[in-house]
Amino acid sequence: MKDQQDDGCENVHAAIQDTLYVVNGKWKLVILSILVNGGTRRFGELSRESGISPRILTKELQELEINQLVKRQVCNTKPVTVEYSSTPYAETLKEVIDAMIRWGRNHKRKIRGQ
Amino acid sequence: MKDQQDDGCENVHAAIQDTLYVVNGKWKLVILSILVNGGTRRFGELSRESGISPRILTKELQELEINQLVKRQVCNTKPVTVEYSSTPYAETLKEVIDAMIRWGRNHKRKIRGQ
DNA sequence: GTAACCAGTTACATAAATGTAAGTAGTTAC
DNA sequence: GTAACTACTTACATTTATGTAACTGGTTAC
Repeated sequence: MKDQQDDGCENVHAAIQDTLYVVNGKWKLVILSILVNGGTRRFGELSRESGISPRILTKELQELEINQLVKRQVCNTKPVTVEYSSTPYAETLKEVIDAMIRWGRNHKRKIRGQ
Repeated sequence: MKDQQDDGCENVHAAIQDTLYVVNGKWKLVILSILVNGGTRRFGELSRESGISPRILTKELQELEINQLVKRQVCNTKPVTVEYSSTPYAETLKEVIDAMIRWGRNHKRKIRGQ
């Protein structure tokens, strides 16, 4: 009777900040949207597709891996390639990702219309 | 036939980044969740409730106001008070906010269980 | 052995976000 | 006139995020 319906305050703040802590910054949700909605990518593909420089991309992917949202797999190809894919847990973020995609599209439409 | 279903790439990135541009940072979604789910607050109330210092809170509220997500109203009380409330447009962010609240709660449960 | 491709890494620089502490200005109560 | 309350504002310091450019180490093709 305090954890379940204390929506007046702290519970909500903490929940939002817990989420932000995991998907903070300019890039994490972009990366996740590619992997969740588009499937597996290699390092170079992700970098070119998203426009994220290697340095940042490495860091972001590591952080996502730590939080079990991304899986890294080294492939035994001639020049070694590395495949990144979203985990089942990352799929639980789809709701957030898709809501943001919808809102962003609608917002751009709104701005243009003004 | 390019704007409607080009979900493979850029459209999605842009949409997410457009949203992030408006609700970036540690605090904007926290503030919005208070106002959207909890109703009107005064400046001091918001500061105490959220733990945001006056300097930051002023800046965040101004940015939210510029994006028409928050309405500022000066009240003719003895010590002048200022009321902040969410706009109808902010309500369209409820989907995003609530998805993040749900995910954050679930995530904390998951982390504790490990 | 030289060039090219992969997946990073390193060093460096800058920009943006956030925080702390103290001060301002107007009003009211004592 | 002093203290207290409101809503900020200012100056300053620090932390965090992001970017750029060049370099490493391994493999393959010529």
